[in-house]
Amino acid sequence: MKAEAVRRSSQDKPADLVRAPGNVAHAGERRESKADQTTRDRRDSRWDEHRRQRREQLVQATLTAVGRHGAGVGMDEIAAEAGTSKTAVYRHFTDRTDLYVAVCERVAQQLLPKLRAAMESSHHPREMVADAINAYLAFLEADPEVYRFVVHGQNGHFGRDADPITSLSDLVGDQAAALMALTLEQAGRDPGAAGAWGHGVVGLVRSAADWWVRSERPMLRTELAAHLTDLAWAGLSGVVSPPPATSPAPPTSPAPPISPAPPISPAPPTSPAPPSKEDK
Amino acid sequence: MKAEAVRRSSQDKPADLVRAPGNVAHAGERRESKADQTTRDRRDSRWDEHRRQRREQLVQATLTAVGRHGAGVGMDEIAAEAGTSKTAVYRHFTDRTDLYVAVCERVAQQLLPKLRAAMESSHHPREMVADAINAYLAFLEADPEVYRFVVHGQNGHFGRDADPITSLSDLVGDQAAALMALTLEQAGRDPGAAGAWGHGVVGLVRSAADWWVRSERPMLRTELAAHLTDLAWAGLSGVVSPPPATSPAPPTSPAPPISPAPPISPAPPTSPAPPSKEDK
DNA sequence: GGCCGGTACCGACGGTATCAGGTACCGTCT
DNA sequence: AGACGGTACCTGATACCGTCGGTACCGGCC
Repeated sequence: MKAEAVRRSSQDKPADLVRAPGNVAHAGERRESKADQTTRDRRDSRWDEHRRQRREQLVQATLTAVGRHGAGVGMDEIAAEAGTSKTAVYRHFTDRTDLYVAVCERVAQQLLPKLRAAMESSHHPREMVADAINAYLAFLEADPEVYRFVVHGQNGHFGRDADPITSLSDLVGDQAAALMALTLEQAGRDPGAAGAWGHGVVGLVRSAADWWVRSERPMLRTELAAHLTDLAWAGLSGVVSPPPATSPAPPTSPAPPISPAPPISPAPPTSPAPPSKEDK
Repeated sequence: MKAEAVRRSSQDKPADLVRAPGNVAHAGERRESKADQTTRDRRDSRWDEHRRQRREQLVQATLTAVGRHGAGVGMDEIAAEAGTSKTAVYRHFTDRTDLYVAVCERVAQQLLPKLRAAMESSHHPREMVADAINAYLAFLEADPEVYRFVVHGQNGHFGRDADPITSLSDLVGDQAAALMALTLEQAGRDPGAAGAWGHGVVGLVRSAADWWVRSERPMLRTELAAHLTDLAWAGLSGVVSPPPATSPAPPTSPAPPISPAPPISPAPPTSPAPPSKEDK
């Protein structure tokens, strides 16, 4: 693996992630001899602080660039925003994904404390959930472009094998899961569900928020937050529990309670040969 | 949006005629793009069926290609899979996104009936939720690559303005929302939350499923389904309700499983510690 | 020699242009 | 009526462009 700039992304994945067309075949030719910092002398370590700062600054520039050019920024634009050129960026980040991950971490560092603070503002668990949801939505509204970059990053050129992408949602989900595990444990219950629950709740809020934005905010943010809190807190049981009367869901074969667009191309291949017998 | 503006875009005929008013505003759905539809004769309409078939076939080829090359297929590979070349594909789909949407619709046509069938297999609402979740997970496991293509499609090069991408998640979410609205209405309650709830629940399952796959399936699918059902049905209230003892989530004292960085500002110039490295 | 940074470039990929055919429909001329 | 040319679509293929992520190679600083 590369020598120095890596340190972050590729260290936990043993296998180098190759892409479909083998273009980056030169794996080990770079001097790996000193890869281990056992050999590090002052000549090298002297730069540590500078490197850290530079990375940080580049992350900051990325955020700015996202604000200026939208969530689809290019590396050139990011570099330009940082007052330098792509090469410099690539010296500090192995690839776009690496940068992306760093940005996510940075944003998470801002967001998570807010979430935590919001939750600490109350002692009633339900209020805590409500506050956290509200904080999330506030973050979205504060800078939609950054939000899109960070949660809908079309990063990670995935090829067939798992994608090691660490998006913001993952990070937040991990937090939620950890918190949930802790809570469950404290309660003496099996924390096995913590992972699923944590990521599930985060996904709940995320998807609903995305939908909300996509459909041009059909309701007030506070309303959305309230609805989501209801759902996250009480679950779907609330949909049908109050009125035990009618059977709640499509009993047998109701007209599909669908949005107005099922008829896209329903017709299975049953048709007379059109013009030419087959298609040439 | 593009949906149907097929091939008619840049075609200029000499000796042309009343190009009528340019109302390219994509009315409802089905084909209308033909601006001068007044002139539509059999020479044109005769191909309609063929066009429909061809689109369908290309969608099918895309699915196959995704299976063969992974979720990151290129247009060339798709075309090759269909036994033709890119140009032919672009004759029927305005761009990659158009194809993507069509694929999503196709998959949704397979998935939604399954979901509906699963839900109809029981009368107890909670079981219905459980079955739907299970069906979703089954779909994921049946063909992970297609799943990834369809829910994590890095399609739609969005630029600053809204992207009308219709991913599979959206479609399923719409269904869920519609169903929920119907249920709420039947119960005489305000269906305002339906949208948020429908998309929220779908997002819940999706995110949890993604996490599950990403972390290499740390539990049985049935277990995951059970956990998700618990969460979706009863919500988070179940996490803390049983034991009324300690306040449930004090993120303060115990080493929060958090990334160790409270400082958000750019460069805390102190610690020589290289970038924090949590666990990941 | 370590590191930094820049220019110029590669290669992949989405998408287009332009070629060279092929076939059913239409209006018209005979 | 039938023949005929034009029309309105199809099909395939090759070659190409623009963009963008990523790299080779160079010079300069310690």
